[in-house]
Amino acid sequence: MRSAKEQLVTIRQNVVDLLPEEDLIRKLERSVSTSTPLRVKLGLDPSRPDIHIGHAVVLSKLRQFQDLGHTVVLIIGDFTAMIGDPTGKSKTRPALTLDETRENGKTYVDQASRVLDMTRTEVVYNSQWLDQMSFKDVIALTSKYTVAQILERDDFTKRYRGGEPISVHEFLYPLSQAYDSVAVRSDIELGGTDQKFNLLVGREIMRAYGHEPQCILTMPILEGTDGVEKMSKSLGNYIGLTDSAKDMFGKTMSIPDTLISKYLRYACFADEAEIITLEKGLSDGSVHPRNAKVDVAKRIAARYHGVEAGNDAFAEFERVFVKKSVPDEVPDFAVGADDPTDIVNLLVAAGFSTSKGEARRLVTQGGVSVDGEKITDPAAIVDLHNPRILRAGKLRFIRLIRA
RNA sequence: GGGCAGAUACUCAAGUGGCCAACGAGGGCAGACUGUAAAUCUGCUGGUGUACACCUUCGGAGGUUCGAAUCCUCCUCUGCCCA
Repeated sequence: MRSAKEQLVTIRQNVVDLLPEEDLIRKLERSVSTSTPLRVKLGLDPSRPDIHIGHAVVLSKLRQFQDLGHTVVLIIGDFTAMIGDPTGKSKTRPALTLDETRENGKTYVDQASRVLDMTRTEVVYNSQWLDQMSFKDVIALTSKYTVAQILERDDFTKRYRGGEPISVHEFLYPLSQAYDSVAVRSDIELGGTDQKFNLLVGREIMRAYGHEPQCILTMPILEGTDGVEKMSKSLGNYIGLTDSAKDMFGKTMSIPDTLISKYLRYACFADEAEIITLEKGLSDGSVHPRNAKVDVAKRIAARYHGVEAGNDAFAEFERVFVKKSVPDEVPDFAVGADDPTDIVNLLVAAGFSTSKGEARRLVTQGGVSVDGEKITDPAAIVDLHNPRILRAGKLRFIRLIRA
């Protein structure tokens, strides 16, 4: 095992907050001298079924801890997800059932395993202890924290001032998350910067329960492919861990230039020297932003699908968007023998439009082509004696065949 | 418990009896320009019909009216003030 000082160098990489650092050094030294791995906690709320490379920023940091010999405690917040973390939200989240959150939780573990070393990972569900608590236990927990302390949290204050509703149960979220730390006896808890408050509550509560308080470590929140909002499934600006290499590549290519070095740093965990070289190249014009982006896109695809898949994704991208030809693989779509073959109905049937009006608009505005030939007449009939490639917009392709 | 204000399409937000499928902004989609970038410009953005048209929609349920998102009644939800 490497010395505490050496470990700290790795641990600090790409980190925003590491508090309190002296405590962590102490924990690391103890860990080295007793050969006991630290327990590194991450809680994931399975409120949505997919995780993306924004989550992977934190997961990658966990992986570094594992590579240093420590143990990751992955808490699937099947219970807390029912409350819904109010962090950063302006509205109360809709409640999910325990069944729904459990269902999502299963896929989380699978997805997290794409980054983590599962032999050094403990997976636990927080319903294991939270669902067992009596009302008496809950009151005991809530008595350890004050309303003023809770209201310190920025988004609560904002909502309160803005006259927006805050339900009492939302106050319980930080406390339940903190109690998780007690339950798993964590040495350090990780999270995005938006989790700083919740992580700190964990320290207080652990102390109140007579435990040594955890250290906290926060990672930056990665912006989504739109370059503005944080990456999230619901905003549609995410690169999913289960996305194909092709999608990862393509989505990365659509990020704004300003995000290139950020993605190299946080999505690829590249070396500092390399990042500096890239930033210098971009600012003095010796590196074309597009080439830099291609490189980052390849690396992201390769990180999850292997180098070969990354190169294939690049080749495919060149073919479709630079040479404007048809993708390698186009899904087939069978058109029934008696189904109408006018362009509008085909678009709706293929799922490219949700209504005929929308399909008509797509055609009229020149967004539709068949076998590369643009169609602008909404009444056009497509001859399906041979398979035809239907394209809508830049990205959507389908091969029409007669059933 | 009492008083006041509010609920409009994905979001914000106009509209206070017919001119409203509902101003505007954001978002989204498409096109031009490009590097599937950004910025910019253009068009579209409830459903069905090629169009005049019709159907469903303005928290919910009733009612008044030739006609309601707009008026009345009750209900649900939210915020503020007082207790």
